[in-house]
Amino acid sequence: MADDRLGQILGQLRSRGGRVTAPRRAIITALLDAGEHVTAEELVDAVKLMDPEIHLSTVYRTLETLTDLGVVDHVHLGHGPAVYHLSDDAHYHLVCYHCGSIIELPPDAFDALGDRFQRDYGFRLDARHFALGGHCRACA
Amino acid sequence: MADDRLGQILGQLRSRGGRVTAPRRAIITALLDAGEHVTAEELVDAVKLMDPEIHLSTVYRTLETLTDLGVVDHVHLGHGPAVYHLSDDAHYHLVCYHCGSIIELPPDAFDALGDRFQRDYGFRLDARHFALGGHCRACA
DNA sequence: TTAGCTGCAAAAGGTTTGCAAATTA
DNA sequence: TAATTTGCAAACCTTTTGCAGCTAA
Repeated sequence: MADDRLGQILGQLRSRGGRVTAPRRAIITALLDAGEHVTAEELVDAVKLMDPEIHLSTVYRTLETLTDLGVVDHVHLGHGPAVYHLSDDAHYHLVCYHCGSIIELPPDAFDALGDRFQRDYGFRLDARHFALGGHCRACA
Repeated sequence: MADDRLGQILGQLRSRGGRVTAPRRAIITALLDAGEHVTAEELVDAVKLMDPEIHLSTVYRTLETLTDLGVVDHVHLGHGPAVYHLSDDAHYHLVCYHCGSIIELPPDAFDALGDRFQRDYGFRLDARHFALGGHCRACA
């Protein structure tokens, strides 16, 4: 089934006139294997186990292409590097300013607030791209 | 009254064993004059009109000192540089991913959500440090 | 006097870009 | 063949840091 997903993504790539290359195959595979948030750096490390030639800039470029394709998204959890994940795994993030721990929120966590912003400001909230900060139970 | 505020901040600085210097005076004045969000870059430009010698790194260091003092806060509105403002002007931000326009929210905007996160996860939300993204009316 | 600041230059960290060579379709 | 990707090196942008000299208290 991971293979299905891989084939499906490669198909999307081709149908846009993109090429299927060894680096891209490796990067998408690593992304599917990771199963959760990974930084570009972590991804290149994983990918280098399959092919040590693959360069970080190729990872960034592929990630960008996959983002355009709507297959990948990235989230800013804080001051450090962005983390990437497959778009079908949509969720929100709470990050502790003190210890950095992350709480994942269900997709409906902002429905009420989103409705209110829509009504009050005509603003369509999408709080997925930046995490929300605060202090977790242990650090409160 | 801006002078009052300046004197008050300088007093806080001194009471911590800090020194009152010409660069600091200029930076705080510029911050008070700005009245709203400014980047470190914008701040150094404003400050250089008073004293062209003042260096960007001094601005960053002063901003850090004032943050420790609880006088200044900074917010990340998106991918660019952080913006700084006086702490007594507390509010939240909605940023349009498309056009970058900013909506300022009143200090109680997240009360309900914060209570819910507190209850459900023991997480004390503080959504001031990173803006929330979405699409404004014009870009929806 | 002396702890604390400053300017400057350099580095750090994450990401992007120019380019010529390699590869896909 | 023609268009797309790649690796590499270098640039980019914001912020931080090391250091020697300067200055406020």
